[in-house]
Amino acid sequence: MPKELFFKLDEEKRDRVINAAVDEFYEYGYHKASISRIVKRASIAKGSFYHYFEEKDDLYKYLFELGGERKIKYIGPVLMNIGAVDFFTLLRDTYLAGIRFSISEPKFSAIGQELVTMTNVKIKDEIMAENDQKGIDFFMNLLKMAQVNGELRLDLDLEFVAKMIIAFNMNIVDLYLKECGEGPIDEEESMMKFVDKMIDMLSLGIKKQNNE
Amino acid sequence: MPKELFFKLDEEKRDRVINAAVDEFYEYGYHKASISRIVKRASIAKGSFYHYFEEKDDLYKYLFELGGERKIKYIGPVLMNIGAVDFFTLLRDTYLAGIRFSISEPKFSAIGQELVTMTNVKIKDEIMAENDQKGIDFFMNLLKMAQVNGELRLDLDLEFVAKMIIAFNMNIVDLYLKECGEGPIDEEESMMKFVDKMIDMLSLGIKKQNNE
Amino acid sequence: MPKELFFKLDEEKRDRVINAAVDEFYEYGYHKASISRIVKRASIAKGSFYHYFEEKDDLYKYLFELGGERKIKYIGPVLMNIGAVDFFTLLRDTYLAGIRFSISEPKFSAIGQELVTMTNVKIKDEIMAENDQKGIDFFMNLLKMAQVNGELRLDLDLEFVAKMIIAFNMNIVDLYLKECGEGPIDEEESMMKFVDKMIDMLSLGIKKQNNE
Amino acid sequence: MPKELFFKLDEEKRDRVINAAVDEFYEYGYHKASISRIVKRASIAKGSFYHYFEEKDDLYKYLFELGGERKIKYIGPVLMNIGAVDFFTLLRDTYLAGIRFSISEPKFSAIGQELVTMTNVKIKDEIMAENDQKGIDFFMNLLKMAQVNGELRLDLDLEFVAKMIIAFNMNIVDLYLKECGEGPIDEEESMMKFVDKMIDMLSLGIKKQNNE
DNA sequence: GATGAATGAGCGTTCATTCAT
DNA sequence: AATGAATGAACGCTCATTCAT
Repeated sequence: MPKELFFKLDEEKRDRVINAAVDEFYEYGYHKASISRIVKRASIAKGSFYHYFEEKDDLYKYLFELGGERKIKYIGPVLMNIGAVDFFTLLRDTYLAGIRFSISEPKFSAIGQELVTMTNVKIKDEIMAENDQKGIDFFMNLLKMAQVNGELRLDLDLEFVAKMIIAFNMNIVDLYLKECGEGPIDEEESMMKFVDKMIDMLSLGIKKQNNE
Repeated sequence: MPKELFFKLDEEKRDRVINAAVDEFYEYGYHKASISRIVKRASIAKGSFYHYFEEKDDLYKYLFELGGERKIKYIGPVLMNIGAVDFFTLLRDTYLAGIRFSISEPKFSAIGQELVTMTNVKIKDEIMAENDQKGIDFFMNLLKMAQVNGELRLDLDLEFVAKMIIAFNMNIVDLYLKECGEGPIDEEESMMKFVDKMIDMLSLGIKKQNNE
Repeated sequence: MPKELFFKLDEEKRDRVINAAVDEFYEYGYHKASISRIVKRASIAKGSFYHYFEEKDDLYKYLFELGGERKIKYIGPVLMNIGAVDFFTLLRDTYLAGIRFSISEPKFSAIGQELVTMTNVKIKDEIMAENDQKGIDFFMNLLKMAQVNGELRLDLDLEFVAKMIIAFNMNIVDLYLKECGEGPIDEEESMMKFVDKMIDMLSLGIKKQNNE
Repeated sequence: MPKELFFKLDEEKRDRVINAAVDEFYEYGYHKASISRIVKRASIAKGSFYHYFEEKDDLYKYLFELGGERKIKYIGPVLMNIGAVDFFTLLRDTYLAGIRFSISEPKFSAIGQELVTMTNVKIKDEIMAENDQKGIDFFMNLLKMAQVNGELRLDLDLEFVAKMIIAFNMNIVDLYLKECGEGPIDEEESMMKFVDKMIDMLSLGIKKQNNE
């Protein structure tokens, strides 16, 4: 966590630092991101940086947290509907929210992605320790509820499915962004089509059923 | 690509270089891997390295290619069965082959995973440019054939499904290895159960059907 | 010397600063002691520090002076006996007092020791300039008196002996503390034995005399 | 220890590095000595330094060792006389050799002195661990022999005396150099007078004997 | 063709000191 | 008088790459 001082900074400066850091980590990745460049980008003194943060990792963890907070702005409202809408609608809205977050905060999103896929790095375990399990537990609960409501097959390994749903969430964001690399990125309609295909596949499978 | 000279090396030396590089990239990741350590591991001179390879990235790309070749040793045989077995069996065997590759070549596998998830790194685009499309095309063909054979729903966006299948392949390897972090890694049986759950989900979906 | 303001501080705060400084210089030594840590330890503002002291060295010199004052509390009473007890008893008590000071004020003692042994440091000469000669003069006077009283050989170079006595004082403290590193540090008895060996050596020498 | 490469350097360059380091450590002391300045003084690249030495401490330890070797050139010949001359002559010659070393290698001498008196520094213990005890053992053996030969009092605590002799050695060097700060430094005669006073004090003590 | 010493820019971090509030 | 944020030079150290032998 940043030191107290960082939060006492006037917002303009704090934002300058955050933006500089986000840009840098986005552009260079965790390993090659450089404090020197960050302070230059933010127009603060090198020494100041170390008044705000314990060390490089401290900043990185903070960005991750910030990213989480921003993501919640997108996903939180969806979760308010738990119980009010059916499971697949909820899942669809969650996926949609994820994509929307990634579109409007592409740098935070990319930084998060990198972390998820980093290997052999101390900081990953430090950050992931709790966060990982949380997500799995959340979706397992959701799945269990849906099962009880008769929305899901009863012969599922819920933990497995939960993990897959999370993994798919990443895939879908990833793929959608790639897709859009070739076109306009903010079409609500295309986004929905995309997610619907995913939900359709996940809910019904791709196998031709006898009764079709 | 390595320079000509590299391929003129006697095999033992070439292998030493490759193994050293694989170990280094596996252990430190793309960004932190160090040429100095690689040449030390390989017991060659620093200068020699630059006779064999243009630069660090050159080596990295070569490793990726090598990894691909080794993976084909596992997946290739499965593909011989195209036409002889049904689609889902084929898919299942492909996934199984992927896991087996990752278990017996964990370092190549990890290096590949890292690349896939790297962001904003020049080298990624250079490598991915062609390779990506190849895989997509391959699975699209497979899917088309399965559709024709009446194994798959007709209302699928095959390109989308192909991309998902590829993404799921990565997920499944990843998850299986994580799972096995907690247990023995080479149980054929557990591997199959794992993959079957995936195939089941992908083929039938998770939604409760009326006729259940 | 500290600035006026420092002495106008209420005692509690002044002590906090002093203790913080003593702790810091003891722990890190002159070169590595950090103002930042000192002000943190003392819970004062960095700016305040520079209101109290000209600079780092200023504080250091002051600590040295303080240490001298505290040492006098131990040695002063001994010197009251000048004329009342014989020279070697006086010397013995001086040495004992030195050890006692070092035991009860180990940090001041260590800081002083470090200074004595510092080389090529501007501050050392600044501090030592006057203090050194004072001690030499004092012991020369003592020695002269003892000579007059027939306690000492007449063929001694008193300045040389005075310097040696001072040097030995440091040695003895140093050695005693090292010795005690291996045992309890506060045994009056062992301390006396230790000093007596020193006095014995200094007074009679180690050479076998004919009349033994 | 320096890396192999350092010893393969042509002598001129190696000497440049050693001299630069000696000058730097002499001038700034262990803590403030700077690699940047050393490489500048030696006109080598920063990177080269780290090809020659593991780290700063590595260089420092090496200098200490070098100093030891040079000192042996002075003290070694004296020790050849063990058994051939009486104890006090031997001791006198040892002290003289120590002074001569310090006069002709004042920087090495000063660096060694600093180490002896450093506190709370990891490197000290690393270097001192063995060296300390060696010296004590050496003098204890010498003392024991002298006792057997009837040269020394029999009621001495030999370990204590050995430690004192070593401590005195440092004092004497220190004091002589200070003394000479005020005059020419290389007068053989004055040096001998100085040491003789020390030996006289140590052998006979300063107390007036009855038979005088 | 092989070698490995040399390079120097760049890294993350610490520090004593200044100065606006 | 007190504050503590800001500064930026300097630190020890690493690195990919070059090039003379």
